[in-house]
Amino acid sequence: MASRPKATILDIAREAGVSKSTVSLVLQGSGLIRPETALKVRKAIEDVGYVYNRGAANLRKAHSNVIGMVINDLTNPFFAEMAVGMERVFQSAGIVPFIANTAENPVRQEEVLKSLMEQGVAGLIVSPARGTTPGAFRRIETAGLPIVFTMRRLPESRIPVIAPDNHRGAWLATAHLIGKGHRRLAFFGGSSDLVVYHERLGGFREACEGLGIAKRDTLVVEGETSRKGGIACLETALAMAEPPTAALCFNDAVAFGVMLALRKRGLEPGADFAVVGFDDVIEAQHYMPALTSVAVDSAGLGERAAHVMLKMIQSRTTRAEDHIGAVNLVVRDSCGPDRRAGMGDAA
Amino acid sequence: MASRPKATILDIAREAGVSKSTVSLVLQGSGLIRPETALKVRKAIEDVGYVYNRGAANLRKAHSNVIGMVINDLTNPFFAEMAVGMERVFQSAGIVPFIANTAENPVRQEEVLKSLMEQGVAGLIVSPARGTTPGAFRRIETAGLPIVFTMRRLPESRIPVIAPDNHRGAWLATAHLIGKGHRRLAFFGGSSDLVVYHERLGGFREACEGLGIAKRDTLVVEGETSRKGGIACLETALAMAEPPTAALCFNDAVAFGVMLALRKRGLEPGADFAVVGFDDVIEAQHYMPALTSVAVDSAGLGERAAHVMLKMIQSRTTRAEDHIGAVNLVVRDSCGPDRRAGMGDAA
DNA sequence: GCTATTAAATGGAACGTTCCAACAAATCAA
DNA sequence: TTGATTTGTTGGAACGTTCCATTTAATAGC
Repeated sequence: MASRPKATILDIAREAGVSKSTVSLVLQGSGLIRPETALKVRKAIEDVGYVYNRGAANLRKAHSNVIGMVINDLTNPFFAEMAVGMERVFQSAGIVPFIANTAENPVRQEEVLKSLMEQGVAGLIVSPARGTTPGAFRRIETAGLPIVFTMRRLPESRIPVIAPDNHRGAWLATAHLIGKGHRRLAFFGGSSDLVVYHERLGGFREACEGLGIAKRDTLVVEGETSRKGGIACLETALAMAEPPTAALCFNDAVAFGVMLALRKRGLEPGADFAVVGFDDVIEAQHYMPALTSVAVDSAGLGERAAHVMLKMIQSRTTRAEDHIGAVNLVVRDSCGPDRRAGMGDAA
Repeated sequence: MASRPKATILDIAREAGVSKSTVSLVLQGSGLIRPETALKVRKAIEDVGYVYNRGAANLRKAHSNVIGMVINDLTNPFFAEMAVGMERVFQSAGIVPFIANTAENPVRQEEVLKSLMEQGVAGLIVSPARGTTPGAFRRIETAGLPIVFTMRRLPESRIPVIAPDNHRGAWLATAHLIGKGHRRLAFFGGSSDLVVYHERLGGFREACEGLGIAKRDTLVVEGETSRKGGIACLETALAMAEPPTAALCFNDAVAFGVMLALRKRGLEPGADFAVVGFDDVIEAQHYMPALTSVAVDSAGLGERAAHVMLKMIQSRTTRAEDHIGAVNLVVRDSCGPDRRAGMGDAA
């Protein structure tokens, strides 16, 4: 029971009556060893309860078989889905991904990255925390460790990014709302220190402009990217003199918050106020009413990120191309036509 | 750019004009070093872009500062919440938790555990995958590594478990349904290869018996512990000659599925059929109608598990007491009275 | 029978840290 | 002055692997 001194390959060697080199070869599945010898060694390994020491091995070998996955918000189901996609790919490549959560805290992120590097990971897949300073990854870059960003990009970094087509997604969603006859539109949630925010907001603005909505008929309310943030956004919007009749939300969490707040005020999401989300998390289809949302294929993005990482590791490079994932609008029940508008179509 | 040979403490030593031992001392924050020397060394560390090699260090030091967290289903928000609770505790203890997902797959679990051990973790917090064989942890136990189970326990294992009071939770929920006048009750979801299942089902059965519901008026439908499973359970139940009027669900996911299926049949959850969930995930309060559920304080359980682990590591023991977390029923809108029953109270 | 060739196994030198015992220099006690 | 003590610093031996160069044993070619 009491933790006796750990067995090493020398213990195995003694037990099996061979040299440590032979044991090492067996451990690595080398074909140079006679099958009978290998069998004998494997038996000894079992007998002494040996645990391979990867730290010692990495001292000589170039790189390990673990990659780090740093996620800014594990409680967002979106990231969990993405993580699962990555794991599928890595598993079949014999790589074990270790996940660490930063809870959107740059200081925590720093610690986590440091720890992962010290552990000797072969690569890093990161969804950076909000407020990450541009220099946060310099150290890792100069160490020559492959990194890829997912979902979020940093202002002036040349690290490859795997992300959905935020601009187009927002454009599609906005066009859908305008097509339903809405003429006073809002963009809810998110904050301007995120690059993604500007991408999505950009799509929203471009659609409005291109489809004849005047800038004074659009409303932008920043807020937390959570249910709570959504609730706050709606309150702010409805307090205006001429409130909007529809909103594109930064993500589904915000959209859920908005729908909640509508209900609390006795308004019916969809009928009285149109809501579109972004991400299309699984919950979206199960809400009442089911949420219209921009599907980004989170698991697919995760897989893509994993593939890019594998390729970077194999080719020992630290560069790769960005990958912008296709999006598509999934129309459900959360946005009906503008009831206050005349029945005639566009202006 | 190209990954130049990694800097070691010897490089630092050369750069700073001291010995490697001095550098090592500085890295460990020893007070034995003259402040000016320490400063000089720290500057050199910065200059050469040094990354500490924990693998090499662990070769001499007894144990590392990382613990592994093995979770059976990362996409269940419940586990994400629990993980966040653990992280809070570990962070303040200077320990970095690495999370790995097994996706309810015992083979994957084996791989993940192996990898974590090879990495030299100081301890393991595990929520075992369904179908884990009793011997799966023997190796780890004989290695003298502290393990804690969360949420689930293995049939004949003496590994400490941190879990909610499943029996009492189920009892409370069932009593609530009976108090509302329901006389034909169902237990939905889960499967009998989980110990938790028997605990919860046991609470349900005991409440029924104790409060005068005949066994023939109860219905137990096993099923997946997901929305899909919940849908299937309800279909099965409503196909019976005398269907139940209320159900306790194995967890919230199942409950959401049941509510969904009710709606699809034009029945209103709460009014036409009472539903209680288990776990009280965040979504529960946001559903329509808001779900009555047994709150288990997931983050609290996570914190507790982390504390137990810390204590085990400190006292270098592999034993600890189980911890059964308090539960309480959160009554919301998903279970009204039995409309088919007479107005008179209990039999 | 002898040398080449192949197959199987091995010793020893790394790898980057920690930690102990030892040392040098300065301060103190006598 | 000598010896003891304190303060800062240092070399060297581990730690558990991998991998190269080498040895030994067995087989083939002539």
